[in-house]
Amino acid sequence: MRVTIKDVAKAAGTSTATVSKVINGSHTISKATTDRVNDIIHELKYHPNSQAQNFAKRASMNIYFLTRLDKNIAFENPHMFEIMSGVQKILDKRGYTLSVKGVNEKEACAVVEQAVMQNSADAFIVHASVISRPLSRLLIESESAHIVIGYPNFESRLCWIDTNNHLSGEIATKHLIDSGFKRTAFIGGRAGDMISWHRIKGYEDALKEASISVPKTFLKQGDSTFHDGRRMMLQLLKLKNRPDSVVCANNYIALGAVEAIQSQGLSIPEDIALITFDDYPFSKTVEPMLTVVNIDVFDMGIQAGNYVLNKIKKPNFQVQSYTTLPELIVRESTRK
Amino acid sequence: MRVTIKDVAKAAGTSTATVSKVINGSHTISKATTDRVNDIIHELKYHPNSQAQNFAKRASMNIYFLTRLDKNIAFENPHMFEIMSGVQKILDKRGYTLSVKGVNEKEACAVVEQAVMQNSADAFIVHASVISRPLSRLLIESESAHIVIGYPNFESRLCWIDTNNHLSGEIATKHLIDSGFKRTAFIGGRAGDMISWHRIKGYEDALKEASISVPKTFLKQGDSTFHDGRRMMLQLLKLKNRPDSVVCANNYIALGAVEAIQSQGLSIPEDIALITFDDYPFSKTVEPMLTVVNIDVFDMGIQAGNYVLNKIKKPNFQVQSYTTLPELIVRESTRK
DNA sequence: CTGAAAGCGCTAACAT
DNA sequence: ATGTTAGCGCTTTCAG
Repeated sequence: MRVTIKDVAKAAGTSTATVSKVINGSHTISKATTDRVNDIIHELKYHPNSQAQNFAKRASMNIYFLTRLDKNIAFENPHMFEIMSGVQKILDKRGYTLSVKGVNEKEACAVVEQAVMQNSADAFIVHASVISRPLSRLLIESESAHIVIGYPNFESRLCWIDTNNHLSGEIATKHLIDSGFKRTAFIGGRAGDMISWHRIKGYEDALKEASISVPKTFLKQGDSTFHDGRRMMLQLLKLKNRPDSVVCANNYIALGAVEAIQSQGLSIPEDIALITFDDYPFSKTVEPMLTVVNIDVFDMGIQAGNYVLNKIKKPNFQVQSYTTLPELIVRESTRK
Repeated sequence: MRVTIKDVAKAAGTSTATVSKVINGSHTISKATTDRVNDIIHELKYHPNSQAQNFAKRASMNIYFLTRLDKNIAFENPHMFEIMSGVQKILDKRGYTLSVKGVNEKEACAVVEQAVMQNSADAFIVHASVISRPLSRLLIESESAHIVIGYPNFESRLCWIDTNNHLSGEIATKHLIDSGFKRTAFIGGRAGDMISWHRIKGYEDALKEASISVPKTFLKQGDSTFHDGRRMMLQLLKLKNRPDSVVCANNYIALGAVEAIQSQGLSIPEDIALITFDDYPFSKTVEPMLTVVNIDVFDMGIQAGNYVLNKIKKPNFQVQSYTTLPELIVRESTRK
């Protein structure tokens, strides 16, 4: 076997207890022995076995990240992985390991239950797509440190973090207004699309606040696809008194809208300005480059990680919700 | 504390050794006691503490996934996460945990070294972006089960898995040829882009094999951007004897090319057919929908996971390289 | 300030 | 077929 704490103790002429204390930075050990032990540790290239450490301490230094991990998810939901990356970054900094578990709602419960019983995880980061009432109960009753990524769609005492799409909608619209546009339209997703819905509400509130009123026909809703985005944009362009700017609820719609505008020989932003959400790499490859209201999801992951680590140390530290602020990235598509 | 093996032993009137054997499915225990013990286990809701199990067995049931995890990576490299998802799926099936480590080349070495010393990982899955000679040496000398995702750009005895871009290029080109196109062009990335380079070679070989020769001007190379894709496509269209079909080395270029073709009032595939690689969701949102030569990266992850698990069991099972086959997804853009 | 010793929960010879 | 017992490598009282 590798060099163990015993070897170090023997070589240093101390007990293993002393070595252990040195490793863990106890203040009850004299500088002299501390130095001696540390020298030996270096000399012997001793690395404490963290498995044994954790076992003895009844800790795991391990945090579970529960999410759906089905085929194509990386393409459909890169945000989730971006958050994961942010989380990993700060966990790593503090010596924690991130274990990724691909689960559905039901499996999530089983995994958490198991992990709680054998404390193989010090905390849980749960993507909203796998949260459920039973899991909520489990997390709360076991008093597990946790954070849900995304607002759970039911009442609970869970701690969660989410983006503020309403605010994003407001910021996008306000930017257009501030840039001097007076007739702003919105192309959104279908009724069930909550993200789009919140952005629409933000759009409406921003208009209201600026005392701007636009025709009801300026609000379009359809599928979140290139095709439907184009279709809806074309409808807007056919209006007798067409908009001078448009907010697109997402990238797919925006791409279609751009195409529609250019197909009519109009140009962005001269004839019509366009803004959308989320800074996908594609946003930068489109011509003109799109102004965007972005959420820094990596940073959101960092926040989630920090929260959960904090919670492990001080379990009574109680916060229920976080919200990450959107940021406006101005590019050509709204530059008058 | 939770219910332990001792509680079960006591309740069942056996020794802990017997319980342990039952848990691990030993065949030396009578059906009678096996049943009795299992009943007690259920009754007491006993869950073996896997930390203790692993510690005693000197195993970890843990596999590290080493990769860069910098900001924006989920948007820039969704493939990596798709592979990770595939890996996770099969590891989970076999009771292994996937621990994700965001590292650079140097950190990767440190992490592996540490993990080897305290066997906190039974295997390593290493993304090519963090592989290095020192890490290669480490992996080989410590005889660690491992697989590298992507072909390492240096000679080694590492085991790796990669896609075959040469073959992809051939398949794409052959599809065009088989569809009756005779004048196929290629728009690729710059010289340093190895992925593009292999695809170009595949294109050339497919033409050669079909005894088709095209003008040298049919091969364009530039930046992998919408902008440059469009620029190069426009050049192709200006040729006195323009191509009837084009292979685009990647999605960014393809998007620009589509735009260029349509801006000239030409249509796809009637005037010019177009094929590209990798089935991003965006590929389906473009009009017309793009025919694509795809790599099933999720499946690639599954293969990588299977290999590595296999390797853990039989360390002498020696395979050095895997290659995942591309698949052709025919859509409108090449349908004559 | 340091050390002895009793675990942490489970496994794995080795006996019986 | 089952039990005894000695660890796995480290931490943590509790004495000294």
